[in-house]
Amino acid sequence: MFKPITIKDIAQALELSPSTVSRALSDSYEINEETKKRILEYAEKHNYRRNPIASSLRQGRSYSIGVIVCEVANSFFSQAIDGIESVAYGKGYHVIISQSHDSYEREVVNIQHLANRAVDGLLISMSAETKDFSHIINLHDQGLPIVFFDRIIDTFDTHTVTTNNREGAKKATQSLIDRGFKKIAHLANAPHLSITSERLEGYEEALRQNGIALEESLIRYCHHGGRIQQEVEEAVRYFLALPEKPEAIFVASDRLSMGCLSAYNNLAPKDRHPAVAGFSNSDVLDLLQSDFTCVHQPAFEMGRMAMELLIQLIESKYPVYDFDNVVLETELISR
Amino acid sequence: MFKPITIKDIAQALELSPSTVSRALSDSYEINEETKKRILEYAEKHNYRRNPIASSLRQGRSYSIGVIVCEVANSFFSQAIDGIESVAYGKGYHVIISQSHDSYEREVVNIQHLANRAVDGLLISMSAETKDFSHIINLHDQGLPIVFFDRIIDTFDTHTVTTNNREGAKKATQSLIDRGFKKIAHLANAPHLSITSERLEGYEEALRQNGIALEESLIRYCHHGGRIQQEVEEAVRYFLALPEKPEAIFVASDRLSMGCLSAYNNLAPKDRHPAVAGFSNSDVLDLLQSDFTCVHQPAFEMGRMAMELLIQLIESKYPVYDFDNVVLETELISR
DNA sequence: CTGAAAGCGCTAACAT
DNA sequence: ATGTTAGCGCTTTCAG
Repeated sequence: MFKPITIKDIAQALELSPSTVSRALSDSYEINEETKKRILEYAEKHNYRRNPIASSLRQGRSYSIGVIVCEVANSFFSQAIDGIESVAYGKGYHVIISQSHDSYEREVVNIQHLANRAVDGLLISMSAETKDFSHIINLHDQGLPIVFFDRIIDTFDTHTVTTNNREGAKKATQSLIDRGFKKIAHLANAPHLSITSERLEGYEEALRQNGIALEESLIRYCHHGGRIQQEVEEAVRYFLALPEKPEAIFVASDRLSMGCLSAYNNLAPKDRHPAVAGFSNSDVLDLLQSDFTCVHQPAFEMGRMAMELLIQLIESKYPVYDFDNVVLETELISR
Repeated sequence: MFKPITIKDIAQALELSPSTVSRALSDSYEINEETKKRILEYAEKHNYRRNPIASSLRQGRSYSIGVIVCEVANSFFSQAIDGIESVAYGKGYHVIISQSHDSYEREVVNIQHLANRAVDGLLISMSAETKDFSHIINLHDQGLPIVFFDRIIDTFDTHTVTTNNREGAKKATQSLIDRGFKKIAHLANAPHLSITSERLEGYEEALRQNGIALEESLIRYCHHGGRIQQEVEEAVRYFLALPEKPEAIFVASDRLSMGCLSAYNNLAPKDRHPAVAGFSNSDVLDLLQSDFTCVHQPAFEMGRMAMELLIQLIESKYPVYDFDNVVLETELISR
C-alpha cells in the first residue's frame, strides 16, 4: 500500500547510479560536493529514509542492541535504561528492551528471541532465578558481544559494570548500628545472584567490625527476588515470630524493601515495625517510611558505561581479550 | 567472526534446493513429509535460525511493532506493556519499547526512529506535552497502522483503547464525598490530554450530582504530567495557601499522586494532609497513605486489546475503515 | 513435490 | 568522481 522511495528511485530521477547515491547519503568523501548536495536535497525533499533492514542485511549488522532486565518497572533498571539509551541514541544504536520478570524460563526465551532478532550485542542483568548459564554461554561462544551489568556472572570473561555492593551494604548496616540497633536482620535476594553474596559480605563485615555476633537465624533469602510477595511476607512473618525480634533490617533491594514495608504494614502495628535500610533507587520509598535509609546505586551511570563498553566490543576490529570490570561507588542517603 | 548456518547450507548438505528447504522450514504443505522431516532434523541439529532481517527484507514486513509510552517506570504502562507482550509473543511479533518522558521533542524523535526502523505498526499513548500531531498523522497517511491507547487523539480515525475515565473520576470523587468531604480539589494532568478532560468531567459531574458547587480555584493542572516535581509542589503550595484549604483531593494520575503525597509530606505536617483519591495502578501508593482510594485501570487488558487491534490492522488484506473505540471500565479500590 | 531464478534495498569491491 | 556488478539470506513466482 505505502511504497517508500528508494535509492534506486533517487538514482533514476537524478540520472546517477545507485552507488553514487548511496555514497552521497552516507556522506562519502569520494563524492563531488555539488552532486552530494543535489542528492541530499532531492532525498530530503522526497522524504527519503534509508531502509534499515536492507542495510542491516547487507552490512551484517543491525545497529540494535538488546537489553535484558528483570523488569522495567523498577527504579534501578528504568534509570539504567535511561543511561543506556542516552549513549545508544547518540551512536545510532537502537535499544530493544526485554523483561525476564526474574523468571529463568522467560530469560531464556527472551535472550533467544533477541539473538535471533539479530542484535549486535546484549546487555544483561541476570534474572534472580537463573542458575544455568548455558543459554548465554552458547551465544557468547558464537561471538555475540555481551556486557553484564549489576547482576553478573563472574565466571564469564567479558566486561562487567557493577556497584560496590559490599561497601554499600556495609554502609547501610553501619548506619543502622550507628542509630543504636544491635539486632539487625538481613532480608536477602536470591542466593545465587552475584549481588546477593556481595551484599551479604558487607552486612557481615559491618557487624564484625562492631563486635556484633552474626546470627544466621536473622538472615532470610527470597529466591524469586520478591517477585512473589508471598515469599517476602513469609520472611516478615518469620521475623515477627522470632522470640527476639530484630530491631532493624538491612534489605537487599528495592523490590524487597517495597514488599517488606508492605508486609509489615499488613502484619504488625506501626510501633512494632523495625528500622529499615536498604538498596534502593526509588524516589518514593522514603515516603513510605520516613526514616528509611537507602543505598543509592548510580544506575544511569552504570547503564551509560555498560552501553559504552558494549559498543566498544561490537565495533572492535579485533577480538577483545582484555576486559574491564567497572565497579562504581554507591551513595548512602540517610534520614 | 561468527557465521550462522543458512538455508543454502542446509540445501547443499541435503542436496536439495534452497526453495525446498525454505518451504519445509515454514511447514509448507507442498513438501513431502519425509523430506520435511530430514530438513527439520538437520536444521534442529545444526541449530539453524532463520535470519529475520533477510526475511523481513524479502517480505516487506518486520514482525516488530513499536510502543511509545511516556515512561516504563509507571505501573500503568508497565502493566500495559505486559499485556502487549503477552499477545505479541504469541503471534510472533517483537515489541520495541520507546519512552517519550512526556516530552514532545522526544516523542517526535522516537516515533521517527521507530518508523524508520521499519516497524509494522505503532502503539501510542500520547506524551503530555504534545499538542501538534503532524508527525503521527504523516506516518498514518503513509499507511502505517497505528492504535492509540489510554491517551488518545480523538480527531484521528483509527482503533483506540481507553478506560471510562469520566466514570472512574466520578467514582473516585463520589468516594470522597461519601466520606463527608465537601471541599474537594482536583489535581489534573496536562490540559490537552484526552484523559484530562474526561476525568475533569467526571469530577465535575460527581460534584454537581451532590449539589456541591464547582470552584475553578480548586482545580490545578500539571502541564508536564508531573514529570517536573516542581509543578506538583507548586500546586500543593497553592492548595496550602488557600484561605479555605481543600479537605480532599482527586488526583488524575499515578505520577501526580506520588508527587502530590510527596509534596504534602515535605510541606505540611501529617495532620494537615487532605484525603486523597486518584487514578493509580501502583501497588505501593496505598502504603504511602493508608486511606488512599484509587481508581484502577485494567492496564494489562488494555495492552492486550490494543495489540490485538493493531495486529488486526497489520494483517488485514484490505484497507480498514471501520474502527473500534474500546472503552474498558475502571475499578474503584477504596479503603 | 521439487528446482531455477529473480529480487527485496542497500553497499562495497572493483572497475573506469 | 562515478559506474558496474555482485550478493547479503530469504521467499516466491513460474516451470517442470
